Amino acid sequence: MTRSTYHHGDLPRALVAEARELARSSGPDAVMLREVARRVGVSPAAIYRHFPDRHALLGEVAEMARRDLARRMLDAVERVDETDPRMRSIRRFQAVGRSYIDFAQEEPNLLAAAFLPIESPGGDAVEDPSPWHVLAAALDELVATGAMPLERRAGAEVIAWSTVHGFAILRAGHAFDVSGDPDPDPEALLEAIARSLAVQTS
Amino acid sequence: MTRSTYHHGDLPRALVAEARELARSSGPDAVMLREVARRVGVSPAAIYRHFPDRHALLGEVAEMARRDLARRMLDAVERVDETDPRMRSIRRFQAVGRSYIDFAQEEPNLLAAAFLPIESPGGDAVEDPSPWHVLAAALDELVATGAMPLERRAGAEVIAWSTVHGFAILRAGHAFDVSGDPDPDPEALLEAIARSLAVQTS
DNA sequence: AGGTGATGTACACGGCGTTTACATTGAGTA
DNA sequence: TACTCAATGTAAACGCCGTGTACATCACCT
Repeated sequence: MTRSTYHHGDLPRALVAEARELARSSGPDAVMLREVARRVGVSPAAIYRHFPDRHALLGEVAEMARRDLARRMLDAVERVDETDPRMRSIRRFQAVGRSYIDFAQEEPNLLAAAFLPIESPGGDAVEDPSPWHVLAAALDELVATGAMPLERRAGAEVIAWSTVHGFAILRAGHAFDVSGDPDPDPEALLEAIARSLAVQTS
Repeated sequence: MTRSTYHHGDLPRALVAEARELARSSGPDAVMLREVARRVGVSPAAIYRHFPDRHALLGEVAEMARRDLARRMLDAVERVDETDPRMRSIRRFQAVGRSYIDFAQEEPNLLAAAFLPIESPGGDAVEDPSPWHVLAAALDELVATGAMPLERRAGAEVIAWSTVHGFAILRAGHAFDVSGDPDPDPEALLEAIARSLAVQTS
């Protein structure tokens, strides 16, 4: 893409968008500054007017990926159609896990980018819709409706997130190929989480 | 390290060892052929007499890391001192999970290397002591002693591995920093796995 | 002793991230 | 309206990297 004006207009956003697309299609390692600059139609050095280095650009991609994931989880939660409060809280909790796994299945590279061991540019500032908080809200709702005992609430995020994330990552990396069943059932995993949190699904 | 003879003697092993050390101390991305060659005291091109490309060398490192992990798990299992068969199977199962988490804590870069999305050089050949099989054996033993119901056996590897691996990866990536508790308790996670598999720990 | 395949080297090529000096421009001010 | 100047983009260079190629060295077998 070429352009007529000397100045781009909104280069930072365009750079992050293009970097995200590269990460999405070919993995985080494929985010090369020269390639990003080429696609945006700008010289490589221009990037340094807006980001200190490649690391920082990747950090923005990671934050955007986390937002994408959180948004998808929120969408799934809100799409749950169930009137009975207790059953509703259970369905919504399951939707959280399912959407996470679905996201990982459809966009494995974005999930990898989202959890790169990279510091966010904003420092300790937690982004608006964070996957962690979506999960926490679903857990709170489970307790509120009595679907999950209060004694299980402490540390429940760690248990649920670990299980779902591990499954998503391992499946994306084809780690389950060593087993007889190369593509295990996500629903069985969600039920296992419910058991470990003593959620009364019946 | 320099050497006196023109030929190295056992270059492939030395290259993999040095690559492993680089991965261990600075992460898989730090495995650079020129740096490996430099440390071994050989020209960069010499590597290509033994490995087709960087990918292949990293694959060897990954396989070695998986062997390290499996060996550590086996060691932990065999160190369990318990005579009662049922209790013994439970302790051994817990030792599997604990050793995995400990390994990830002490050598996060090696764990990352172990599960790089890279094809093993041997193709489909499963390496001798594989983490998966150590886990499977522990699960079989749980069923054999009656500590775990047979109905839970199917897919149990996926559940246990996902949970432990997710926890290990997320903790290594400081993903739990967003929570109040920055370093959650591994034991609580192991208990959660036992509940999800209906293991009677009492 | 001599030849030959295996192993290691020197050098080159293109691509990468990054720096530096310079060019262009839009916005505020005299 | 003309001038300034900070912000934004460019060109060129540096030192890395992975990798290919032609050549050097050597261990081993007859």
